[in-house]
Amino acid sequence: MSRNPEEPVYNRIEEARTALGLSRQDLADKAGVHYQTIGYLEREEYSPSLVLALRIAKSLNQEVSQLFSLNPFKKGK
Amino acid sequence: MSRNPEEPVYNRIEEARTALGLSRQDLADKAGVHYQTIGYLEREEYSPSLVLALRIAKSLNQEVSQLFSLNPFKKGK
DNA sequence: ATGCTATGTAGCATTAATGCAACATAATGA
DNA sequence: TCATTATGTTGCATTAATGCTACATAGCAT
Repeated sequence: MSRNPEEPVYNRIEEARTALGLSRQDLADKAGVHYQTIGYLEREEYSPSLVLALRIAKSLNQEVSQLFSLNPFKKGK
Repeated sequence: MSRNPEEPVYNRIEEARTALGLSRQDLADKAGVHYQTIGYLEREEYSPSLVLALRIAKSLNQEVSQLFSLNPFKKGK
């Protein structure tokens, strides 16, 4: 969280986004955020708010737990 | 999100917490946050970061989607 | 060559999330 | 009665998340 910056959140946004053939701008539009915010998240420069995570999950037709995790994702799905 | 304050997140933290017989302090300890932060969340005065949501879900043995939603929860489960 | 799209980087401003302290109240139990 | 526990309320300080602007690069199509 904000007060525990050494606690990252891993995500599969880019994987899920490209699987749907969406650009960052496309996803940003769907989620209602700036396109660069998607970039920051994909590069894991910071972790999203819960609201944004829920919106992104919805935009990508995924469960939050499928897209975001406190532990690194295993390779290849 | 931060930039969309008119977009609340609904949650069932209190419901799930009391079902486990935990006080707010207990849950706060498990999730590693201040006990008043749990209070703010239960009263839906603000929505948590994704990291905190994931930690709370883990502490309560629930899926994020079972605890948090962009839409109001129906009554009784 | 020119333009367009997608992406990365950097910087700045704003605001929400969180920590923390102090105080109040109600319930419970010794 | 007194102490403890759980909860609510207010206020203040800090920082991360987000928006936004500008610029750079690479690829692709015309």
